[in-house]
Amino acid sequence: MTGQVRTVDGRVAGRRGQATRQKLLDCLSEMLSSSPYRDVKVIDVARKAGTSPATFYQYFPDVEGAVLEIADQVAAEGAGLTGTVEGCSWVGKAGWQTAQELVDGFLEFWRKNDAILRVVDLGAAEGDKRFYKLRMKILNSVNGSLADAVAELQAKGKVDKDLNPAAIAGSVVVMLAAAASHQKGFSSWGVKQAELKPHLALLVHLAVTGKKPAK
Amino acid sequence: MTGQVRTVDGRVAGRRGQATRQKLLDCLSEMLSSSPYRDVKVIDVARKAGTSPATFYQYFPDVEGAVLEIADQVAAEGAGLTGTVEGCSWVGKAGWQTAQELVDGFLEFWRKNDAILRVVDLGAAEGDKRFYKLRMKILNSVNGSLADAVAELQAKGKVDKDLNPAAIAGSVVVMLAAAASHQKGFSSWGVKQAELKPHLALLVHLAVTGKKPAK
DNA sequence: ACTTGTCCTGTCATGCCGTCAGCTTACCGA
DNA sequence: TCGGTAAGCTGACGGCATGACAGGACAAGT
Repeated sequence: MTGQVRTVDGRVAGRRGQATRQKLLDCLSEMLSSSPYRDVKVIDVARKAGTSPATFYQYFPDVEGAVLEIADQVAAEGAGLTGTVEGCSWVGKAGWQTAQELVDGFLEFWRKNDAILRVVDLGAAEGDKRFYKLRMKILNSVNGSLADAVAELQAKGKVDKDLNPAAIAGSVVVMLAAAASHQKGFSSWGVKQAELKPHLALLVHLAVTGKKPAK
Repeated sequence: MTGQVRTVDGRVAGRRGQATRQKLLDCLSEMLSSSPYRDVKVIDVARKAGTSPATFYQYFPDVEGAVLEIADQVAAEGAGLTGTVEGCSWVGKAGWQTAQELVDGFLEFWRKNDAILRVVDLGAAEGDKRFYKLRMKILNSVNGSLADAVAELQAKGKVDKDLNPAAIAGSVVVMLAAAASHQKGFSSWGVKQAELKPHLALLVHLAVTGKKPAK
């Protein structure tokens, strides 16, 4: 499926090589969590991995290239987020439950991968197509499921027909992503972490169904 | 109020100096729009401004310091966003109008300053307090006004009392900011620019009042 | 032991960073 | 008019990251 892992100069990487490569990715990942993206240097990553800069360049064209690799792994994991909403009901108490689970899953996923996700966000905002596609890949699953939910409610006549399900779903997804990456920001508005979740769930429910949830 | 503009080594900047300084800021601003933040080099900014790197370091400690300066100017401008919601009505047709104007103003402001704002976003997400405060400064005005609006509706008994106005307002503001900086992203969900605005306004109205707008 | 292909590193040219001393320019009072 | 003083700018330099290469170390099969 993913083809063989190759070095920059075209060799196929063996067992040992792949281990080194992965170690570099792990160290880069740690680095991104602990220092600003702008200040992450190849030499630091290599040192942390107990190897030399030259080795790094054997597996990745540059820092950005390695970041894309990590993001790819995260994106694959993120596709699993669909599970939290796919096929779930949005009516009655079940709807409130669904909204809560979505918020929970999303925030948890974002918290776990915040360092790499904010770099992806930046790259996408800067117009880099590779990051942009990756961001889509991560958000698409949830977005698609949400849009389906809205469309279904429309079919049942429970939601205004002239709304665009994708626009609603996209706005919701974007809100969740932003809220997740700026969770700290809320605390300075006097909003505690635990308090934020139900409010987000409420807004998600409102957006999808147009109605307040039945708790 | 702002005190005198000073160089890094403590001299007060005169007319000519301030002009150079501003030119460097302008060039940096342009640079941020045209190339990735990570790749913006002091030498490029200096060259673009027709001066030498040493001059840059006379006015700013580093690229980040200059970025903070630009962001400060943008933040001052952003404080004016309050005007689009402050004291506006959220009931009946006027409410729908208010929501639309808020979305319009916000998106326009973000579009105009997207380059610097995404850097501020990154810095804040990375936990840098200076960027974080700046981001607050920009969002606080709108956030405060929105929170006031929610609190007022609560007092009138039109909105659930046990909701935290700041949490609602914060979520809305964060959604708008994210939607604004990823406007392109929506087009690949099949959502056109013009289509996005009313949907965002709808969500804003839903969040603040808990009800669908009367159009 | 020998061969083969993978894997890593020492080294080097290049270019940016950040600082300093020192030069030029503008302002001001005598 | 003429220094004196402070502002404004730059050339040059040591230091460090980048990115490329060739060659040495290592594991596996014969």
